[in-house]
Amino acid sequence: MVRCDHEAQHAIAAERARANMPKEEEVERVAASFKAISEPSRLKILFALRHGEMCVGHIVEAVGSTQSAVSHQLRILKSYGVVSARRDGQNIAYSLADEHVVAVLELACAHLKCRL
Amino acid sequence: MVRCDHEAQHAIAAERARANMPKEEEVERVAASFKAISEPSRLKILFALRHGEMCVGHIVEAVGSTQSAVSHQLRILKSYGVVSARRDGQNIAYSLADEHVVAVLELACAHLKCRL
DNA sequence: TCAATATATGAATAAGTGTTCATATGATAC
DNA sequence: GTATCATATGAACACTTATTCATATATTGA
Repeated sequence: MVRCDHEAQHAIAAERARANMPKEEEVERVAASFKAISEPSRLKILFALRHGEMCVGHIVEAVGSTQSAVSHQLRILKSYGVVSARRDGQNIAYSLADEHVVAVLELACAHLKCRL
Repeated sequence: MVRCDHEAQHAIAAERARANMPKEEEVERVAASFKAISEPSRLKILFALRHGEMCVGHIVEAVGSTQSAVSHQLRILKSYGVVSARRDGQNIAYSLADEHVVAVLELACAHLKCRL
């Protein structure tokens, strides 16, 4: 039992919040999606892919990291469904999985008042 | 110099990506914002606050964690500007900082096809 | 088949971070 | 001022994770 000066209003909100809290499993799924794009190294890759499909070598050039590091991060991004890959001869071309990813990025930048 | 079967298209994208890559500092700022909401414990707090302002005790009830853990996470959320706090007598009432936060959450859930 | 190129991956190390426990701060009521 | 309640915070520990290095896999061309 919690007592606070706004017990009346807060208690209602708290009760509703508890009743509508998504399952642990679902919370973790959403959190994982954000985690996928919460690392500077991964975010740079996503920023790069906004300009179009690219193979790994070009991504490495665009973000200025190493081949190994980029490859590791691409695997993570792919496993979270944020990017998709297709083989193209000797190369593998990566692109953003869908428009939701772009929308989230742009919304975040709007919030932070930084231009993309 | 990278060679790939779509050199023509990819090289243009890569060049544009490199030219438009936000500063390291800016990338880190965006990444930090996502990191703020990429932890299940913090995400639950945000889900709870969607139902209205609440003081810490009520948040603890809503998310089912400990007072200390919630307080630590609230500090992080606040430092990233995701929630705002106001003292209210003996309590401190927290609420979502702005509508961008809500929008990002809803967009992510749309992407994941989970209802909020 | 062999060499060369592109990409992936396993292991190891280093850095970051969430929770817990104990304690401190700050506000209210007496 | 003192006791009590709400919240914050520091330290320690466990856990996760990003990068590096070395190496493996897979595709292409000769």
